[in-house]
Amino acid sequence: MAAAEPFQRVNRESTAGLITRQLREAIMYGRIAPGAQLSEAALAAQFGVSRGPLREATQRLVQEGLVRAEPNRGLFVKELDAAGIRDLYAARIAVEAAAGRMIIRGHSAEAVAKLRTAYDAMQDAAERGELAELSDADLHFHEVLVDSAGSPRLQRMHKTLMAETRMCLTALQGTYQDPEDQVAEHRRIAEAIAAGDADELVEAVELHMQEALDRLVPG
Amino acid sequence: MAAAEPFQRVNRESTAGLITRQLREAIMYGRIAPGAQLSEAALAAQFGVSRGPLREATQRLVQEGLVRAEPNRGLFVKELDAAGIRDLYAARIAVEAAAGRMIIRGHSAEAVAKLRTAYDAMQDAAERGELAELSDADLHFHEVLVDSAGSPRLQRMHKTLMAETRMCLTALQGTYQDPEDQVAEHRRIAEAIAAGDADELVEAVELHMQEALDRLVPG
DNA sequence: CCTTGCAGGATTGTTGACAATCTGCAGATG
DNA sequence: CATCTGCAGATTGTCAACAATCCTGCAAGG
Repeated sequence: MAAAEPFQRVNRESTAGLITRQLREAIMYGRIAPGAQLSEAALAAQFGVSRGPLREATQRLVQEGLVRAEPNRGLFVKELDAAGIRDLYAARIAVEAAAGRMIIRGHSAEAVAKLRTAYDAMQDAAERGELAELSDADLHFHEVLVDSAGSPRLQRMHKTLMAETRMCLTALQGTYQDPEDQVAEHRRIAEAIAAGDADELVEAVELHMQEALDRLVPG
Repeated sequence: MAAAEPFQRVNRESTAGLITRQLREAIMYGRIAPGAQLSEAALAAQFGVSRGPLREATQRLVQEGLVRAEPNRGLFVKELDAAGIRDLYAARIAVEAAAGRMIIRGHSAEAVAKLRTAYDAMQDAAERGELAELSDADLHFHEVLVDSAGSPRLQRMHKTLMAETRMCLTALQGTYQDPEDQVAEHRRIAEAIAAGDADELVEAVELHMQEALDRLVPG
């Protein structure tokens, strides 16, 4: 037997998995408009597969909540109204605050380092005025936050929430007045974790989400 | 047109939906053993449907995390090891604590009343020594807690978590030394919400989950 | 004794066709 | 002219058969 593992397991993703990922991305980045109908036949033709695997892919998206299925009517890309967005961010507060608490409990220096790297990347993008890059770095920060908690279930929940978040963000790229504020909010979260201050963490997360909400929904 | 609506909308749930529900229940209550393989052909025959809808149903369960799919191998009921159970309860803390906080913020008297009703039902079952009923009332309490928060996303997450919790509980029915303790823990959660004390709430939820964990995983 | 190659059997993955259902429009009817 | 009825078109829901893949056991060779 080889001591190390020089070869990684051959990863043949299922057809449905591939399609799911492509569709999810298309929805996330707004290439398919919210409210648009997804025709199984048309999509199957585009992907060059039969309706079976395609159906499997769409069903996954339905359960993720990105697509709404009306029986015998069709599939529609979900639209987010104000209430939906508020709920989305409430759920993100729940998941991300919990992730932060778990990191604090674990006293993981590695996690703190990763978070600092993540907001350094944001800072860098902000200073260079690369708003698209900053937006990606922003999402990446939150991904790192939840991944570092090491909870598969929180991760899975968060993945779905981030897809929806990306949907919102597409409509709203760069509405921060000052990119520095954006970076600062994330730094506060990371440093609260570094300091092991759970209360401060929760407050920082809630403030961050509230800021985002205020930009997204006027009311 | 009729002024009132004497007929309720005919609810034709999709075949896949029906099968999903039945399978989920079978897994939740341990009628299908953890680790057991699910044969598509055999199940399709049992349900009297073709493999198409059945496949759709199993895929949903896969995404819920109750079933694990190995490509070209088959479907297996997920087994929960100690780490999995710990993660499950960590996720429940995240969701339920967040739900409680949301209720506190909303100052909903109705939610508090419902929670009190829920633990009264537990108390009742406990006094009569009906352990199975007590277990159901226990789960119901947590369901009420999250439903009262009025967050569709938290609700969806929680539903999955509760299915897994039920799986654990099947193996562990009635390991509370004193049913009164079980009731008391829930009462503490409800009253923390009633009092609007977020910190006390979080502590109560964490303690409750820790108690459950201690019973489930010896380590 | 251990490794390698090969059928056998079983399971999943995929496909194209068929049936059921819904929507919208044209035409009939009062 | 307004309203209802029936038909056409399109879409999803379902099915049974085919193809590809994987595991198991056994035998041959080093």
